[in-house]
Amino acid sequence: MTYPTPYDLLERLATLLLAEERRLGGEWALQPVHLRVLRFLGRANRYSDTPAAVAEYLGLGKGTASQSLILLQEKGLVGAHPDAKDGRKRHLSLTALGRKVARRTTPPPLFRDALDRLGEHTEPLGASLLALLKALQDSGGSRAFGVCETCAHCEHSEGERSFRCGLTGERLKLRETQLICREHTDPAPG
Amino acid sequence: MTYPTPYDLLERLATLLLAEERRLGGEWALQPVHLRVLRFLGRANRYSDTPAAVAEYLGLGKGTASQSLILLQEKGLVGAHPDAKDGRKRHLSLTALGRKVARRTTPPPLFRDALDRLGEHTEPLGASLLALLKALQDSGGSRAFGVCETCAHCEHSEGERSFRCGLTGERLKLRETQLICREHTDPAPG
DNA sequence: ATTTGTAGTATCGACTCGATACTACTAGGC
DNA sequence: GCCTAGTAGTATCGAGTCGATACTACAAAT
Repeated sequence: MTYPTPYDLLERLATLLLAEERRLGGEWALQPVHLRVLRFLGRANRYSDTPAAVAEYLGLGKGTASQSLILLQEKGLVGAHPDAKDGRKRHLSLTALGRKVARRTTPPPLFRDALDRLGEHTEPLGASLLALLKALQDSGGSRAFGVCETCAHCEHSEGERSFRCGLTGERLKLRETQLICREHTDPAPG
Repeated sequence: MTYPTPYDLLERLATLLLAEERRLGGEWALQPVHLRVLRFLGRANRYSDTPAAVAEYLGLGKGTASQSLILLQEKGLVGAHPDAKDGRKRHLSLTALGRKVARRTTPPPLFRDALDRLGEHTEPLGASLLALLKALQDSGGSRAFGVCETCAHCEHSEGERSFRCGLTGERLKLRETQLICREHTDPAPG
């Protein structure tokens, strides 16, 4: 076995990312988890922009997620409005300020620089990380939270300009198919 | 640009790792940061087994690190003894219980499984992560916290069985050269 | 000897987080 | 329709992180 192992490296990078998020978030008095919430909400589709989806994405209890979301709403970074059909649900969205903060904090400059300077390592890095993420999902862990476009339920209708989700039966705009969905299902291989 | 980007993947993996650490640590009423402290102390050499080094490694203030270390000592996972020469310093070590917890929690089973199942992706994953880590260090961020063995200051003495640190002038046992050092410096290329 | 710097602890306030309990609403029988 | 589960979300409490600040103890340099 070579030192350091891939797990060593992953853990170290996760620690450095967390430290960087803490440092960066401090400028707006935000915690690392707040930045991850903002980043998620900026890319979540209409089935995934709810407190429950935030909790699931971050691996937190719904109570914890609710509390952080209330704080983000009080700070004017996140807005909420009720669902038209289901009175229990609330849809969350980034305010203009929330989008600004999200844009300025992710990727953290340190990571952006390093990734830019990676050159020919960039492509294998993406490929190996994707393979690892898929392996983690296969290991029975979490949902995929993939982009709608790549989902088994995503149907590209005849008209070329229209998409449809086979799970909900609803129509989707092109832009929506590039957002994260909590119901994402990997297509069967082949 | 392909979706997801390497940064997206890295952030997602960091989130999943944190969630897994939280789940796993909960069995011993430990926080994610506690597991990372234990893991670090189990691999830190004599120059790096102090509260200050823990703080630096995790990107925390020394006060914060001190507090978590006190808790770990109260739980009997970490022991401490004063430095022989410098009355200010305290050296930390894992107790038998601490080693047991560290061994059972890292890598988290989910990640261990996924990494095992990675097959031919394992080698490029390690290589790309290492390249990214080095790029981050070059970007002016953190110390390397590399293994002593690979440090520019590490001198392999004539006797074949003896090592010496060029920075402190002290002798090191073979086993010690495989531990993490906060003073680690990458050798000049070439 | 005095100053300056380093190692570590103590304390406070804001916040996370899990656990629990609660309200409000939906959906599935019947 | 009506009751029963089940789901979405909030409220509250206690343990703990975390930064900031202030403090003690010791070391090193002048």
